[in-house]
Amino acid sequence: MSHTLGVRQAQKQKTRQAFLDAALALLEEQSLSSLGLREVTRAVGVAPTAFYRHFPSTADLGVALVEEALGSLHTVIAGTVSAAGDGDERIERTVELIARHVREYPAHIRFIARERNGGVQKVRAAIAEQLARFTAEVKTALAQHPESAGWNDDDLLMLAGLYVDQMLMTASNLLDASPEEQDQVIRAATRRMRLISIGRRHWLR
Amino acid sequence: MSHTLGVRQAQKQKTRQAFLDAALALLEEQSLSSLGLREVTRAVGVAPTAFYRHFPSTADLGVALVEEALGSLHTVIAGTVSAAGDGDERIERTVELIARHVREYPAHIRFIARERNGGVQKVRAAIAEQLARFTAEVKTALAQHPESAGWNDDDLLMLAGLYVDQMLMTASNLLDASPEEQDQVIRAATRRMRLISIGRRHWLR
DNA sequence: AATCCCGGAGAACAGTTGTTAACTGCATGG
DNA sequence: CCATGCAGTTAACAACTGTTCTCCGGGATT
Repeated sequence: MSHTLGVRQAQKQKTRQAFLDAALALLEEQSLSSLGLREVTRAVGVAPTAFYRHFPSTADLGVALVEEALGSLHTVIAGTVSAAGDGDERIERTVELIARHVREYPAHIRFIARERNGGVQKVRAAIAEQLARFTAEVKTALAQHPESAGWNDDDLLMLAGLYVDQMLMTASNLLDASPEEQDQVIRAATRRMRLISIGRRHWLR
Repeated sequence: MSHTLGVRQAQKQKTRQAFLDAALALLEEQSLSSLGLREVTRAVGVAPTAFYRHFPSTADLGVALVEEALGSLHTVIAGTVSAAGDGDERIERTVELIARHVREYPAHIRFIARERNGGVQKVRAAIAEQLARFTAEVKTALAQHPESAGWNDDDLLMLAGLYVDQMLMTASNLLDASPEEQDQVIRAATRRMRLISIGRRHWLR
């Protein structure tokens, strides 16, 4: 099934990845709408025109980055949310998972948080779509919990969205926090989710 | 107390305001980090060098925009949160206030949401500071409520932050929503805040 | 072995950018 | 009423931008 793709295509994918990496690094201190094509090619060490062999524009580079940053994450979080354990345990595990992910891929998080409301429409749309899929998956995971008995679809979706937004904000806050502040951020995020979880238990009248 | 300031300074403030307005308009479809000095002066209809008479750089223009967008808002929301009425009523009034503000100053909201995680450090810091002050004010307003009896400061601050973030996200969602989607956004936001409010009531063990 | 395909290089294009210096006109304060 | 201060102008600078066209070399295909 998986062809060992030729030297040619392998090299192409390699430089393509180099573009993605270089762009991600440059985007740590600026937004996508100010990222120049030449700037990226310079960082990769390649001629400006080579860029067009891979992306029509920097906006499409951005869309590719969205895939890279969020595409692989789906199963991970959904799995955590649906894992066994009581509420508090699940919350702590989720927050810890977020913290680890931030430590491992800080540039990805920064990029998503920044461009979610950024100036490039195409990228905003791509992020919104991924987060919507994300929310839907969290919703079906939440639906498995016994606490969700009697909940209608709309309310479940609302809760899932609340959780997803909370996760993203926590991740973003961790990025901006100094090492000694991080514990405080984690504790605050945990308390937030705990409060939401309490609200969830008493939602049905 | 209020001097009728001379023709000179009046004209200066007038063009300064023109800079702010033009920049805000341009920032609807791009981020501050890509906003050019010449771009702004062109929009105002003034020579590029005139810019320096008012701001050292576009980043400082951004900081001034933060003041304009968030500076006046303090008393408004705090007043709403501390207003009388039961929980649900207060929530609906708050959401409605947000919706009206978005309708009235959409560009301001867009700017804040975009640059909160944007690529310009100075502006991010300015927004963070304003939102922190904001959160503190909401906290003292929440402290007045009878439901807050027995709450410690940390938890109150946590709740206030949750509310503030929720308000900003709601405002941002309203911006991206088409006219016919807006009611749905408002209802979803209301349910979110209701759930948080329920969690609040059952927070103390 | 001869051919095609295609990722990348090179050069050139018209515009744009931020910043400098030296100027002009006019409201202002003595 | 005159001298000063200062918002805004003009001109010029080197550096940078995205995009086009032409070319090259070597893996892929037959």
